[in-house]
Amino acid sequence: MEKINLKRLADELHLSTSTVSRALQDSYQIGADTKQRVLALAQKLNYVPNPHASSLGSRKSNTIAVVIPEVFDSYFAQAVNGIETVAQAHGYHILIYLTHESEQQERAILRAFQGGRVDGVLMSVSAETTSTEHIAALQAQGVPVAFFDRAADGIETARVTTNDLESSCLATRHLVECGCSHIALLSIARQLSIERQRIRGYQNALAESGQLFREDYVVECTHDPEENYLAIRQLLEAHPEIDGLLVTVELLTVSAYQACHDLGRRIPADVKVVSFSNSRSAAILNPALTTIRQPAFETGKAIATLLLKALKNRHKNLGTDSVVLPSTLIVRASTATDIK
Amino acid sequence: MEKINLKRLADELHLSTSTVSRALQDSYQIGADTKQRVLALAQKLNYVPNPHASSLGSRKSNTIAVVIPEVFDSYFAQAVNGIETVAQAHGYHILIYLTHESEQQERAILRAFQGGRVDGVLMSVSAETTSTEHIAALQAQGVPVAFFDRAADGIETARVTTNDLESSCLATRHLVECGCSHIALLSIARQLSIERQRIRGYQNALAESGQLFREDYVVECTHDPEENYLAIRQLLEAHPEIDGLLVTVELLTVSAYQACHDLGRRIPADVKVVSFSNSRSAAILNPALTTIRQPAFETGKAIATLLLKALKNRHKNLGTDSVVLPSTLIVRASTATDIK
DNA sequence: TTTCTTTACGCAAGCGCTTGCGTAACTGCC
DNA sequence: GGCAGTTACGCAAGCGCTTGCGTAAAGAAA
Repeated sequence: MEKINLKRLADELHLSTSTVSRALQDSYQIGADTKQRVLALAQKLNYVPNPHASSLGSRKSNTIAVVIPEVFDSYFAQAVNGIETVAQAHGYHILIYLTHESEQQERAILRAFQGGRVDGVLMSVSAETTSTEHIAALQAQGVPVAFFDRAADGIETARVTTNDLESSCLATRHLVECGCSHIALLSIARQLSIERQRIRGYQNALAESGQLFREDYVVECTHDPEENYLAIRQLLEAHPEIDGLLVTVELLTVSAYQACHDLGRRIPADVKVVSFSNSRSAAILNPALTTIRQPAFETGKAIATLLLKALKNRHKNLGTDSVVLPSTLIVRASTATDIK
Repeated sequence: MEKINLKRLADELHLSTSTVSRALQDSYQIGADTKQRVLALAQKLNYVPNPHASSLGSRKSNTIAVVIPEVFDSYFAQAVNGIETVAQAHGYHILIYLTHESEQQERAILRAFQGGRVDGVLMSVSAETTSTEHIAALQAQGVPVAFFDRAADGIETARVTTNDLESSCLATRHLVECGCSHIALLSIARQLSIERQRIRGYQNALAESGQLFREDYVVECTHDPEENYLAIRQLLEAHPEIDGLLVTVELLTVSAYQACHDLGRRIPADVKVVSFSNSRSAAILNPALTTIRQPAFETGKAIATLLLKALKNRHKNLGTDSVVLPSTLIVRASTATDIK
């Protein structure tokens, strides 16, 4: 079974390759009946074009890169799902890269895109990332980069995020309303813009209710569950007065629950917990977890749509729109006040 | 900033493009000092090769495709993580595709690979998939396809799976030992080889303990949580005698828990539950869930290693090795017998 | 009939890199 | 000093597709 290519089709039909190529692209320059013949033969011979050749010729890869920190988190899983949905609908392919929260890896990954591998990049910056020149460099090469969820501050481009500040504020207020007077916050990577927003929301709500913000109530975690468990445990041991926990990252939920459990701090009787989380199992946790659910799937769809729209109109720069999709607070047992 | 390419480098160094190309590939045909000069200039000019051109010329894309049903499931998320780890280490890129359990989409996706987009494919077949000619067709084109987790029966190729039969048997036996005498099984897509294995393991364990297999104790679920909830609820309502549940798919856990809860069937007092699951939150569910944890990350690493090794030795066909990694039963409160 | 469009297609030059082969220059050998 | 054997590099033909431009044929306008 020899590989069949454009030339083969052209020969068989006594046409030139350019005509066949245009016919397959449904070009206006080709007659309707010719198109039919080409299509028919292509189908019959099961012709599949070589994407590298087309990419090289057209300098368009029909491929986008998705660069994310991790894929464990159900947020990113759902976001990727959203991205894939629109990409597939538009005939785009998705290259996926994990930075594992490492700035160095992020740089290496983005650098490779300068060769033209992808038409555009969708990313959520790593927790470590502090500088942004690698992103700017890519933009300078004409490769559009858009952010979702975790955006880099210095970069002007489209982004879709959620209302982190308000959500966090809302969540904290909820804890206050549930009677918490000593609320701690569990974070990762405080330099992350979204984390800063969440912390600010937390601060605002505290201020609002006359509680004061304590730096030692903010714990910066890592990505190692063991370490996090210990850090949270230390926090709770050092501060027996803590009666509320705002968990800004889904990843930390398990560690937080376990630390509370192991220390005999009952949820919600002793400590009430709210967590940013997109996990479906929040509802069946022990106790069911009050969450801030982010529109992960929609975020993925939105950012992909933005990028692909920009890619359609050759260099209609994807602008600098900042879409904000709302998160929702879902109250469950972990913040219940009618303690049984 | 004009694009810099091989020719540019060559001109600048007064070399031919072939020499520069070979120098960058660290070919034995090029002198050490020349290599140095080339490397130095490449670095200085921030040269990034055009991957489409190399792929076209060398008919190697350094890219593999990962085709999976979903990404919601933490199993697949972790498996992708494993794949990515070894791919990145070998300089390979990963294209990701979701079939959403649709055979038709799976066919369309695989078909596109016939053009040479990828050097190899790692897949877990969709739940719908019954025929396999689309996979065979790809193999016929010389594109290696390897399976992980969900393999297609008719295809001869490398695969890495887990010991589904034994695990399932073990889990069922565990339920029996915990006193269950009416154990139901929740499945999806019974034609899936792994599901068949799991059902057989269940049957074996039942037979072993003298319990009889009842077809009406096997519920085939879908991917819609609502539907599944209802189906499970119906099962439990129709069969109040059911005192054990073997959940073969992580996705169904939440629905199962909710159905039990809403019907007032206490876990583990009334119904004991074991689930195939890789979710970290299993430990903090209400009650903590006894799980069969699959080596997802390792599976991803293993299958990727197998494929990449085959890709190195140009057409040293990746053989038909069938690696089986063991799953482990983790007993937790959902099968506890000392009911409080 | 002549001229101007329009329509439908072919020519050929790439796109940027790879690679088989050819060949100078240099080495070591008898 | 002649010869085979390296070593280091260049030539040029692709890889398979895209696309700007040119043009014959056919129809419309004058």
